[in-house]
Amino acid sequence: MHHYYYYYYYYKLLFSFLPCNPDGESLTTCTKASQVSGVRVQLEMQALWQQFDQLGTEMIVTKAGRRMFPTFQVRIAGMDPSADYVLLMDFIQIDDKRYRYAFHSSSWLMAGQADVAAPSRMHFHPDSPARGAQWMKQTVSFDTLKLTNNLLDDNGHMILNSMHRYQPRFHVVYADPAPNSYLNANRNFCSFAFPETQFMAVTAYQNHRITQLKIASNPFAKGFRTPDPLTVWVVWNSTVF
Amino acid sequence: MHHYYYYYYYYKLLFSFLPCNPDGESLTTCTKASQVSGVRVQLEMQALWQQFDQLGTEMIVTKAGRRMFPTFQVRIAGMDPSADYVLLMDFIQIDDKRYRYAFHSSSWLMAGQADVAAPSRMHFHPDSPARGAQWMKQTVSFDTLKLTNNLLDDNGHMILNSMHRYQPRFHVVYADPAPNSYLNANRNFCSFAFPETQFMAVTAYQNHRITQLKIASNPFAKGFRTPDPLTVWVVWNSTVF
DNA sequence: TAGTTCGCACCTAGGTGAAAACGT
DNA sequence: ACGTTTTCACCTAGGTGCGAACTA
Repeated sequence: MHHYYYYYYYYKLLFSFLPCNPDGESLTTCTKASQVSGVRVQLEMQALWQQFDQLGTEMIVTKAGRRMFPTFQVRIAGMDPSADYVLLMDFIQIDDKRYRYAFHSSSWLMAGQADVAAPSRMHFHPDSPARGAQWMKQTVSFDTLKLTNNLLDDNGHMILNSMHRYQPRFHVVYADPAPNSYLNANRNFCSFAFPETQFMAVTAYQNHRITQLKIASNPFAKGFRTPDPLTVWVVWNSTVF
Repeated sequence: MHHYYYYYYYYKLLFSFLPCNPDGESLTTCTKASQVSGVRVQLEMQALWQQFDQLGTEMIVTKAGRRMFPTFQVRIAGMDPSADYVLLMDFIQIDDKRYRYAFHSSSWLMAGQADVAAPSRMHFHPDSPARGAQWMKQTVSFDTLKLTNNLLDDNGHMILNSMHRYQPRFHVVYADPAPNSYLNANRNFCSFAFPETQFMAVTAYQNHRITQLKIASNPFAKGFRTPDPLTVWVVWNSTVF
């Protein structure tokens, strides 16, 4: 429990007004504090994200909570090295639709209006708050973030509706030490959304090509990889002799 | 990097003046701030610590860093639930002696004066700073703390001299939000030392009974346990038929 | 039927002491 | 001799998709 949690609901409200801007740039253009106005954010593993995005990324949600893969990771530049920042993520539903997967056409179809929205939460990066110098030193990874479909979750996981589409967002909040700093709250943050990180929440993979790409690229799924032809050839010949 | 790290060397100096008090009570009696004056700390797994202590606890130190076992864990009461605290540990050499183990008599013997003292460090609990309510909610565990004999360690591990005796200490620091709070530094903390957690730093276990107790009680050493007679009997009979 | 849950085999990642190799 | 370092088999702990069972 840190002081900045006081601002939880304040920032949550602020963020809710942001447009779902798909250009990966700062979502707002109003005057910003110098500590955040120059912040630049670059998505890591962008090529992998794009591979998934081309197939239509799916993310598993479970009752106990499931990690995202690919993991949301960013490189940050342009912070004030000596200022304190809080880094966090949230997820916004991209549209008010529910989807279903048509296996015969291997595509997603709209299937009516969205269910009641899941309780919206924010996920603070566990190193928050930390100085700009610390954040910029190396890649910032949200690998501990988990997705759940349990509306009553009390593990602090992100609650999403299965069969709905989401856009992850990333927020950089300057921890202003000034008294009554909440008055500057709308000047003290900047937000980023990378369109290639959009995904469909599912309880089981629908698109087989997504499953195969997960198996091929996630180290924890190595057990499901079929050995490549060269490996098969080597093993075959070495067991024969 | 948090603000309270500014006080690192200030508190390090303060702590260096504390006596090595073996009664597990607060080490100082001078007037304390209300946020720390009522703090009570109870050692977890005390029975296990005492078992080890009776044999003469040994802790492995390695170049890469080794965890302690038993882990230093405490339950805390009497904090101000809404005040912020920083929790940390350090290790003080119990005497200025170097030791060696006499296998024939299964006992430790003094073997001259202590080597040059290893660089003294403090280990902040990674959840610091946090509110009293958060710390008191559940056991506070220092399971990520590691011991090393590498004088040039740059992983933030605790540096100890092998074949020297140490007393772990636990410090509760009130994160005073007042300006110039360092002026109150000596009033804003309290310290605890549990004599049953004293140990000898070693690079390899000397006392075989310590080794056996580690194997019997540390889950990660289960691979070295000899199956107990009942299990042997059951397995024997179930494989025969 | 369409979607969710659960147990499972198979991984990654890393914490153990044993024992051999290495210093001094 | 005595103490340290390194490698290793064997664990714990927990992240994977699979497939059967379950639910409405």
